[in-house]
Amino acid sequence: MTPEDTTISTDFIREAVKEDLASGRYNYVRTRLPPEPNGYLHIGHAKAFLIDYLVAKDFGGELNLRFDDTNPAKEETEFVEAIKEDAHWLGIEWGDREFYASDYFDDLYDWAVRLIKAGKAYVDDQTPEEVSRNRGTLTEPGVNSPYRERSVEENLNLLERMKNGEFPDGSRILRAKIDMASGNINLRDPAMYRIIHEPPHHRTGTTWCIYPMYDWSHGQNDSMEKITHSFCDVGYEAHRPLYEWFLEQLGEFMPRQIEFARLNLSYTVLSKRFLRRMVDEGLVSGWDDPRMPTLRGMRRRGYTPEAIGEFIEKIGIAKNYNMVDIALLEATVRSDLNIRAERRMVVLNPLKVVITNYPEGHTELLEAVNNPEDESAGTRQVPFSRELYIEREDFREDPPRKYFRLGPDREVRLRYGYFIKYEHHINDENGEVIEVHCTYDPETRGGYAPDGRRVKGTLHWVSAQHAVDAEVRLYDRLFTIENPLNSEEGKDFTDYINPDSLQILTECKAEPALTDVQPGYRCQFERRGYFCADIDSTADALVFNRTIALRDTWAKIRKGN
RNA sequence: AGGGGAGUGGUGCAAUGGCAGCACAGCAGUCUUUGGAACUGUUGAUCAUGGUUCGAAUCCGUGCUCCCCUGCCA
Repeated sequence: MTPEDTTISTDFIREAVKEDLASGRYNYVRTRLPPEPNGYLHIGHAKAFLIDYLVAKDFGGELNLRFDDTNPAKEETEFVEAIKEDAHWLGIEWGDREFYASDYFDDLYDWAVRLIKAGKAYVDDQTPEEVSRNRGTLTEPGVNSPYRERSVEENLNLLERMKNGEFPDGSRILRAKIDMASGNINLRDPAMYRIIHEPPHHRTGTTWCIYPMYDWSHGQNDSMEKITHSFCDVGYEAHRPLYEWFLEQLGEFMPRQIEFARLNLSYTVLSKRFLRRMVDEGLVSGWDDPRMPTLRGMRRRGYTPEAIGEFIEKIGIAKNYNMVDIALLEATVRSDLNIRAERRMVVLNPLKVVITNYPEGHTELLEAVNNPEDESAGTRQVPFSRELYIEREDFREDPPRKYFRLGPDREVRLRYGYFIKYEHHINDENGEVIEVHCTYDPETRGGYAPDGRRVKGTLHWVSAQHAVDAEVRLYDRLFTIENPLNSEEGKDFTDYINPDSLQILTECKAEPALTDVQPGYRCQFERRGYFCADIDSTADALVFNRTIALRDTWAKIRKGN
C-alpha cells in the first residue's frame, strides 16, 4: 500500500503516520514492539502489539521486536520464549528483526559519556531517600543535588568506576542535568543508570553492574534502530519531552512517539501485577488458566487468534479512557467460531430417555450436518438406539409458559433423529426424575414429518450405548463487578472474584465422533456453546473447556418471567 | 494545587465548519431441524455555558468532570 491509499483505516495514529510520510518527515515506516520479558502477555498487549505490527504492515514498513531487558531483577529468558510464542500465535511476524535493549548496552554507555562531556549528566551520590525527598512534589519544585556541579572529569571517572563495579547497589546514580523546578517531574534530573550487581542479566550475565532506566534506553534504542514511529500507552505522554530532550542533546535520529489509550476490559483485570497476584495466591490455576485474560489462557479456553484480532480492530484506537464491555469480546469469538466450528452433540447433564417402541439391541446410523454455515464441512453418521441421553433441563414435569421442550404429553424432535412423544417418566425416592419413556415415530427419520406436522422443540441427544464419557469445564467471568480495581474502601480486587467462574461437569456424554480429538480441537456442542479440548484431555479421559456459551434467548425469557 | 491528556447513545469508535453514523448491548419482528445463525425494523448521544459563523461535536473564552505523573519499575 501507498501512504495515499485511502483504504487504510483512519484512526489518529495512521493519520499521523500518513502525514509524516506526506510531509517528508520520514520516507519509510519502521515501528517497534517492546515487551519487557517479565511476565506473560494479556489481551491488552495484543492491542498494542497489533497496532505496532499492523501500522507497519499497512504502510509497507518493518517491525522490530525488541525486548526491553534493562532490569535483571525482573526479567527471565523463560518469558522471552513465551512472548515470542504468543506473538506468533497472534499472527505477528518480525522475520529476523529480533533485538534486545541489552544489545545496545555498549553503545548506550558511549552516549552517556557524550552527555557527560556536554555537561548534561552527572553522577549523584545522594541516597535514594535524599533523591526522592529533593525531587519536590507536584506543586513544589525540587532542589538541586549537592553533586550537580561536579566537573566533567569527575563525572567521567565516577561513571567508569560505577561500571567497573567499585560501588555497591544504590550508592550512586547517573542523572540527566535538566531542571529540578520543571512542572513535569520526569524532567527533574531523571536517573539514567543505577547500580545492580545481582542477579546476573539473562543475556549479558555479569558483564554489567549498571543498567539503564527506561527513559535512558527506550528512546535511544528507538533512535539506534532508526524507528520512525514509537507507539505507547498514554501513561508515557509526560515522558515524551524527556524522550526528545535526550535525542536533541545527542543530535541523534528522532523517532516520533505517539500515545494511545490502553485497553480496559470489564469483569477482568489487565495488569501484569494483578494477574501475577492471582497466580501467586492460587486464585487461578496459573497464567494459562482459561479464565485468565492472558493470551495463553484465552488460547487454552478456545479463543482463536482471528477472533482476538477482530476484537482489537472493532474497539478502535483513541486516547480516551475506555472500559470495553467484555460482551463485545464474547460476541466476537462467537461469530468467529460460528463460521468455522463443526457441530457435535454432547449432553452435559444427562437424563435417560427410553424409546419404548424402538427395537431392543438395534442401532442405526443417522446423518448429521457438520456445519450449517459451511457446506464443505460435510456430514457425519451418528448412532441412534433405544436408550438415549438428553439434557436434564430439556424435560420438565410441569413445563412453564413458553417452554418448548419435552414434558408430559409433548412431542419434540431429536436433532437429525426422530420425533419422540412423551409416555411417562420415573422418579427416584427423592422425587428426582431419573428416566423418561417415549415413543418415536418411524416416519420422521432425519427429523422431518411427512404429514407436515410441526414441533416447537428440537433437542440434542446421545445414544447411551455409544456415548463417550467426558469432563466439561464451564467458565464464567472472573469478577462479579465491572471494574474490580475500582473497589469500595477497604476492599481488594480479589474480594470480587466470581465464585462461580469455574464449574466442572464430570458426567457428560459425548457422541462417538469426539472419541479421538486432540487438545486444542474446537467445535460447537449443539445448543450449548463452543468448546475446546483442554490440554488435560487424553484418549481415556476427554476434557473440554467451554470457550463461550451460545446466545441464550430462553435464559432471557426465563429471567424476564 | 503544578505539569500532561481526555470528554459524542448503556459501551467502544467515527463524523477533520455542512443531514451526528457504525459495531456491541437493548427492544420488536421474520425465518428456522441449534430458543443458535441469518434477516428486518427500532429506542437511545455531542459535559456545561458564552462567543465567532449563514451554519459548530468540530474554532475561541470560561467553568466542570475524569485519567496520568512525586520508582535507583517499564
